[in-house]
Amino acid sequence: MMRKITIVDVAREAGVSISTVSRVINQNTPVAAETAQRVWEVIERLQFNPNAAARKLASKRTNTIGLIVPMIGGTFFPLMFSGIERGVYEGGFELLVYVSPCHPVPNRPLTPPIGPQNTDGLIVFTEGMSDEDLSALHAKGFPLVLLHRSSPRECEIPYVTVENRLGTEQLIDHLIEVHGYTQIGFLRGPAGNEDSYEREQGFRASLQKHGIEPDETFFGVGNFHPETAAEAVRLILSSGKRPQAIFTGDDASAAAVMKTLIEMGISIPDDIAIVGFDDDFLAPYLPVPLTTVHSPIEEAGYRAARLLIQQIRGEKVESLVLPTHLVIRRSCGCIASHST
Amino acid sequence: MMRKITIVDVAREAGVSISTVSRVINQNTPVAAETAQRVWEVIERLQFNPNAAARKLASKRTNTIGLIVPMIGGTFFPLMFSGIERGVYEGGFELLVYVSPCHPVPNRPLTPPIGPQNTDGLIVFTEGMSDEDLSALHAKGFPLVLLHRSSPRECEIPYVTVENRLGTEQLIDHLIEVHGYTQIGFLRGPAGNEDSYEREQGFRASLQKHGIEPDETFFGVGNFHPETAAEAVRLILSSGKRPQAIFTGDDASAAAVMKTLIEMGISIPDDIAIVGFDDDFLAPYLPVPLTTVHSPIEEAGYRAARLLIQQIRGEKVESLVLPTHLVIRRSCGCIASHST
DNA sequence: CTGAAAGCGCTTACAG
DNA sequence: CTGAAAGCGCTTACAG
Repeated sequence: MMRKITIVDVAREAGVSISTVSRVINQNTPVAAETAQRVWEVIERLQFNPNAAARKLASKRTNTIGLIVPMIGGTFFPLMFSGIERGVYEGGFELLVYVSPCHPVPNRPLTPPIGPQNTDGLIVFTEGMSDEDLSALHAKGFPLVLLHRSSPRECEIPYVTVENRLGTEQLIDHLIEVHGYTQIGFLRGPAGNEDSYEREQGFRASLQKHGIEPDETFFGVGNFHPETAAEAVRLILSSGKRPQAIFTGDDASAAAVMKTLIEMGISIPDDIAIVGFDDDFLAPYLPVPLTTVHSPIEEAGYRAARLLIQQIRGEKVESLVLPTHLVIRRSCGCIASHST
Repeated sequence: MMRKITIVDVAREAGVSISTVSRVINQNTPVAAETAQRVWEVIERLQFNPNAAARKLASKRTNTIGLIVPMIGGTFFPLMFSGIERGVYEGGFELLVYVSPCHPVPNRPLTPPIGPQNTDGLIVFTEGMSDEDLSALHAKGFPLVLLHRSSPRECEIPYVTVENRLGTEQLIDHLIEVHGYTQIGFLRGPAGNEDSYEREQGFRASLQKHGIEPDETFFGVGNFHPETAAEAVRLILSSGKRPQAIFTGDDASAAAVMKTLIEMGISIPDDIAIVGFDDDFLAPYLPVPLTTVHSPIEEAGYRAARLLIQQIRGEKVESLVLPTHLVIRRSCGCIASHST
């Protein structure tokens, strides 16, 4: 690696002080047009890249946003990620990502790899960080935005979520009002998962609105995990009672549930209708195209980044609940003319 | 934000010099056990977090690895990502991610957001960076690892790829030898995509080995993009000739192709067999469980991170081509007893 | 509009 | 084993 070009080299070549070079780069102080011109030329010619660490140290801003996500699979990760990236780079920031392990990892340093020491603020996705850690950071005045999770009770951290409750309610309304189903199964997500809790609220609201008593036999635990969801459905069916429709929790689980039912010789949607949540890109391609709720994943990521940057800039921000909408395909029993 | 605790605070409280505190943290110079003990206690009590920028500036190492990926969807992103993360944090590094835009973005600074100015080395995924940029960085002695892409001709950059050629050859061998197919379709990926090129080589090798002349009518362009793949298959069928089997390029495309064929009333695998590549988590859940080639996505990411860290440490490294293997389910015509 | 100088918070020879 | 001091490459009041 050849010797790095520094601001001193640029200053010397351009015949100005390093202060001036700095001002040209940062464009935060007026500089004579011709001086600036000359400096830019030298920068180009020398291929000068300001040292990021030095800038951060001197300016006391890291210009970096941290993202904490728990180790998840799932197909919506890339979408969420690209939304966040879009917001981060649009604002001129860098992005530091930390995937928090599900299980404790040996030799991991006490300090989490991202925090105030190397970022100006953090986007925390779902269960990526504990309530206590969040509250502690927030108490220090460190900018934070929660994604797909609302604020811990003790404090008020801005968040971006989607309309889980209403979306699910509309979905179940459709099953009841259009198809006349009254026996509807519901698979919960992981314990404590907020998306799942809200979806269940929407589910129950719809039933109640239509005077339908929820049947506890038809509740299962899918954990937003395909295999687990399939197992939960097998368990429900082993009760001897058969629901007319099942809300699987999310789309990936719907895929596994469909497979299991089909293997059991149960026809979808004739014997049992299946619905999901997310409108994953694979939803149209399942054995029976999936009726589901569209969730604005990319948009949510983008908005989270913007909200965080506004906070870093000292602006006041409001939490956001983004709208969702029903996407009708065939797995609910509708005959959609085309199904994308 | 309250005043940050610095190394000076720790030194004062512990009654030592900042040099000693630094040594305790970095554990790179012997320190008396009791001194170290005392310093650690103060660090804990004060919740001291060393400023990352200052460390980087003083040590001239960023302790950060950069990852460049083009804007992609696809389900294997999370897997690849978690493998990379695993390698990066295991080595005690941070990870800076940059998603390079498909289309030019306005207001983007000339300097790419990650490079020698803020990382010790880069993992470059497929088309994330141009050959010229790669060569230029490599010429400067900057550590680089390519992921799912081999080195530009001009230089020798270490890479991690998977056995696309052999994997595809075994897959096609299976179609020919077990099922007796001779009319086999092939969907190409994006122009210039190396994975696709190698898969085509494997495809042609298998045909040749069995004395089968490839039929150009049966080649199409799927671009590893579900809709495009489905369209390509429609085009092939509109020729009037019908292949006995189709290799769709990847699993996501297989999903879309299946959907299209089923809508056309074509039965899988009886009328046309469908096979893919990747062994995506959704492969077992398609309308007909997919026969495909398993690609070690997570492992490849992990290995890329390790290879890069070895380079940064000045060790000699070898490129890696990871093995793939055939996964037989039902879409090829086999009756698998169980299909996960 | 521009420069000289202090300072950001660490690491690391150097000396002891 | 430990400390005093230089220095990493920038930014930013301060002065002119």
